[in-house]
Amino acid sequence: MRDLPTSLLMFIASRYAQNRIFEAGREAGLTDVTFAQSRLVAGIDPDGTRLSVLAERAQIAKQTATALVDKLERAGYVERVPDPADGRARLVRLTARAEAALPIARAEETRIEREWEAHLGTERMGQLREALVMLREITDPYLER
Amino acid sequence: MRDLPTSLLMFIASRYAQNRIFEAGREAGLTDVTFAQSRLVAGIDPDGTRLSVLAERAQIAKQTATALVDKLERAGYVERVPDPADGRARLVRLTARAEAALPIARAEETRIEREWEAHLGTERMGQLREALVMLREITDPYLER
DNA sequence: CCAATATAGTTCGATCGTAGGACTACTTCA
DNA sequence: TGAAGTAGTCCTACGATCGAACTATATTGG
Repeated sequence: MRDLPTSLLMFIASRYAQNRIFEAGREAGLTDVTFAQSRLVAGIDPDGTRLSVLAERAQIAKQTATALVDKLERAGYVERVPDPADGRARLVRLTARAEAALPIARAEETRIEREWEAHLGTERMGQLREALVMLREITDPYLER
Repeated sequence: MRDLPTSLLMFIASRYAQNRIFEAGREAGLTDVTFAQSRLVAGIDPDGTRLSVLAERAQIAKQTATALVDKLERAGYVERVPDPADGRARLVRLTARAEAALPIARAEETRIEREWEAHLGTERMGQLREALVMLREITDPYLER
């Protein structure tokens, strides 16, 4: 077995988790939400978030975010409301339907973390998280989140 | 700052590395290779690899792999040769042009690893790698690689 | 040996994700 | 108030993705 780059090892594990979460959603009936869409949804704050902020958080262009929100809106997961603070802007907000779906993803996330901790042991899992949090300081372009 | 899921922390760091490597390639003149294509290329063995194996390694459908190889072939990075062991199959092989480009990616990879180690310290970097390698045991569907 | 079945790869067609450029509406600031 | 900046959208184009159907070759049971 070759010595894989650290970043590739991270990619393997994170893709695994993404697939699991995605699959859990689908089994719960969320057949019409794609991965890119769910990544955008993950960036929506409780009180709604501007489209340009969502684009920034997901690291995609505004036009892409517009397209994704269009589809999410048509499927009934988000709505666009005027931003009272700025007439040009609109806030993207989760609908009740989306709020109902979120716990599914969170539960699967928790399940995965527990499995990982069981495999690594509490100490190693803690070290893993510590290192990843530190790494974020030099790899995340949007730390303000 | 919220407590992000471990898998998301991994995603952030691995995406950063991917972007860096991709950018390094582009600065070195590899303007015509996309990210999906390079992920496919990464799965090619020195003696050539069957398309279906590449698809499996990259976790994409055969049709997708066909399309990617088509583009890579047109750009002169890979070639298809008959598989002497099976008349139905063909081996996808790197061309000299691709072989010449590989060191660029590897060098950037090495640079990133060094930066991470400098930020985390040798011990924590070692712990990070150890945990990730262990995690691979339960998250990588293609460990035989 | 051959017919049935399986496998490797391709083609077709559809959909999603992505972004550059140009545009409209609104805001900010000198 | 007018010029410059910003939020979001529309148009257009292309890459990635895959289900379904197809061709060519291989394998296998009788």
